[in-house]
This record gives sequence, C-alpha cells and structure tokens, in this order.
Amino acid sequence: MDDVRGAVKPANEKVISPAVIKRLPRYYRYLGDLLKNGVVRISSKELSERMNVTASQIRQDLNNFGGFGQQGYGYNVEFLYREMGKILGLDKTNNIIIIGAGNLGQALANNQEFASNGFSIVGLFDVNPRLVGMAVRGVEVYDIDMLEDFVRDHEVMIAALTLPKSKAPAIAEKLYSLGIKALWNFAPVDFNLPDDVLVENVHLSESIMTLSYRIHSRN
Amino acid sequence: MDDVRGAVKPANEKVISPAVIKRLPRYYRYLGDLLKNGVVRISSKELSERMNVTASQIRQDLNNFGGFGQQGYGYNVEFLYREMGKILGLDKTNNIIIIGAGNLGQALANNQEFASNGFSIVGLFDVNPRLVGMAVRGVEVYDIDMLEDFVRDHEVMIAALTLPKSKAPAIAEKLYSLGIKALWNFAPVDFNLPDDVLVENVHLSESIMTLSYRIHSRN
DNA sequence: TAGATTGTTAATCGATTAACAATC
DNA sequence: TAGATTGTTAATCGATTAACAATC
Repeated sequence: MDDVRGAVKPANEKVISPAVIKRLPRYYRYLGDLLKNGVVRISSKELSERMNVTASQIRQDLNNFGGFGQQGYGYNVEFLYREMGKILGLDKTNNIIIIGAGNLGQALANNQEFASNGFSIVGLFDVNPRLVGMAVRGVEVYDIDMLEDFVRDHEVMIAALTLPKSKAPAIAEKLYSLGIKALWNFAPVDFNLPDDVLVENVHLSESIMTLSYRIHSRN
Repeated sequence: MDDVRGAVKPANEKVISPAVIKRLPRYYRYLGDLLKNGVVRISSKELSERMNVTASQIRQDLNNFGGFGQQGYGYNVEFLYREMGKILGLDKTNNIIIIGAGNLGQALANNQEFASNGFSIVGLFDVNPRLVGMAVRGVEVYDIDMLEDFVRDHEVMIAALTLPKSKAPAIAEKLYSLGIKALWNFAPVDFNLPDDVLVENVHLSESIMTLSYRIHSRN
C-alpha cells in the first residue's frame, strides 16, 4: 500500500486532516473575490501574501485534492474556484432546516451568503405560536410538531440548532432518529450522538471568551 | 534564560499556545455545569471522560496557568471554575458595542449567556433610521454617526461587527482609530489592521462549508 | 530556450499523549 | 500508611515550512 505506482489515482480514499479542511472555505472565499475582481491567474506566492499564510501551505493543501496548477504559470482562478466548490460539496443541493426561529435563526435564514453558495433554507421550526406561520425571506416558520413529517417529506441535509440550551439535546436526538445527516449547533452544549451524524459546533460564548482572554493577558 | 531555578515563578511571561487558549472556554463551561450540578471535586480522568479529551491534555493545559489540583484528590470544582474565570478575564468589565442592529446584532444583544459571563452590551449602532431609537433588551440602538462620541465617552472593550461585508472594513478602521481593543467580526472578510487591535473572526459561511465538505466526502 | 512556479520530499516545529516520580 | 492523582518530563505524533527537482 502507498506504492508510488498504485498512488496514481485512488484519490478518493485519501484522508484529509482537519486542519486542512478548516482552511478550504477560506481559499474558496479568496478565489471568489479574485474572480469577481477579474483576476485570471494567481501563483501560490501571490495568494499567500494576500491571505497571510505561506505559499508552501497553499500548495500542500491543494495537492491533497489533485494538481490544479501548472508549473511556471500558477493557478487559473476560475478553474480552481470551481474545483474547490466541488470539493466543498457546494455543487450539490444542501437543504437546511432551522430549529428555533428567534433572532439567530432568522439571521441565518436571511443570510444571503449561504444562498449564493448553494445552501437552501427550506423551513424554520419553533414552539412559539406567535412565530409559527410567519415567513422569513419567503420561508415558512412551522410548528415544531411538524418536524417529523417535514423531514420525512423533504430531503434535508443539515439542521441548524438555534434554540435554548435546555431544549437542544432532545431535539438533536430526535433529528438523529429521523436520519438527519448533519447538525449545525449554536446551543452552548455538546451532544453525545453516534458518529454517523456529523456535528459542527458554533459556540459563540467560547469565541468571545478567547477574545476576552487575549485582551486581558496582553503584556 | 529558561533556567530551571529562574523558572520558579515569572508565570506572567509564559506564552500560551493558541490551541490551549481555544480550549479554555470549554473547560470553563464544563466546570460551570458541574458546579451547578453540585459536584464538589473532579479528577482529570473523570473530566476527560465527560469532555472526550485525554486526561493528560487537561493536566497539561491547566498547568500552563498554575497547579490548581491536589495529588490524590483531583480538582476542587468551584475553585477551578473561579480561577478559569479570572484567567479568561470574566471577572473584569467587558463592555461591548454591536455595529449592525439586524437579526444577528439583535441575537447577540439578546444572548443571556454573554450577560451571565460578565459581558455587557452597552450599545448597538445602525444606519437604518427605522432601527435607530429602538431598544433591544433595554439597550439603545444609536445612529452610526454617534459612534465616535459614544466610544470616547464609554469604556468599550469589544466591538462586534454584524454588518454587511461591504461596510465592514471601513468601520473596522474607524474603530481602530478610535482605539478599540478588540473586534469580534461576523462579516465574511478579513481586515488588515495593525496587531495592536485583536480580531476574532466568526465566519459562519466557512463553518457550514466544512460541514458540507464532511457530508459529501463521506466514504 | 530561460524563467517561473508547481508538486512533492525532507526537515523542522509544535502539539498531544504516555509515563512516572512527587505528594497529598 | 496505602491509594489515588497530580505536575511534569520524555516520547510520539501531526502539521507546517523549506527546499528543490520536475516541468510548463
């Protein structure tokens, strides 16, 4: 195994490190900006200067997925942008439901950037009767009791959890039992679910606490 | 330098790695939950099982800041919780302003968790005249033109940027020139500011893209 | 062709885990 | 005291950077 000859292109089986995965969307964003600005080609060196990383890291990262560049030339921006989009799964339909239609849930539903990257909010859910029936950017807020039926009838990829900490674990388990593929969790709690469901946590309190740490530990 | 004898306790000068800093708030959260549940003492082993990390890592991390435990006993939950709070600067006043009073800005202003950890939202700012004058949880929304005066008259530590990408860089520079200590940036853009201002980015699009990657690269 | 820049291997650096003596 | 568990050093593992031959 790992024979140089055999390695010509199994490609798919390659395990990508978490550190690399976390950097991919940032490359994608920079490439999109370059494309919008009419830049046709870019070298790892020039991109590294814009992004404040090393050129070496860029080349290493990209080469996990194949050789997208050309010696003496660099990378074609549009081609690389598209390829990165495919790698990130943005060419696929990514339907999202949002559990909890408060400010945060509505903020996600209103976010234009998700929409323009192939993510589609297909429904919001809440327990609050004053929110149920409302529409956020044309997407309806349903009663949480409709969740089961809705997930059965629609191809939902991701559930965003923007509800109180106290209610999050039970809903997470329910969603797992309904076969949801991934949870995007904004509640300040960790779930204990089997790892056939993917979980991405956005712990805002933890984010601001690291900022507080850095402010107060300044020397 | 780094003489073993000399190392007895300069303590303050110790450089803490980013990896460690990022984990601190999570320790703090688990300790707070334990405290609320009446747990008096905990060993690194037991905590490691709850948190899904190694006991070794917990002991290494904590020992960056001092010896909080006791051999044969473990750690006193309340004591460690308080100490972590101090390390994170949560015992200090952390005044925050929010630039952009849309859904996301309001979500932050409404977040109870920040308040209970010593963060205090002291003002929101927006260009939209329909939002100006409103109050979110008792905090007023000011016209963005009031920003300069406000920052001069109040001790603002952190500015949260929850405004459109297009307007973020200019506001960031303005805040920098007003001497703000730290930016908590939710706009999908990176700033190029001198490093005497701290920046913590929350790039939600990047977060959900890594989730998309993981969903679609599943083998 | 000559110059530029990639793809990739090797070297370095940093972070995590293991191990155990110190000690409560 | 004996048992438990820390604090800390040493070993391992993984990620980043440097270097350069391959090649456009």
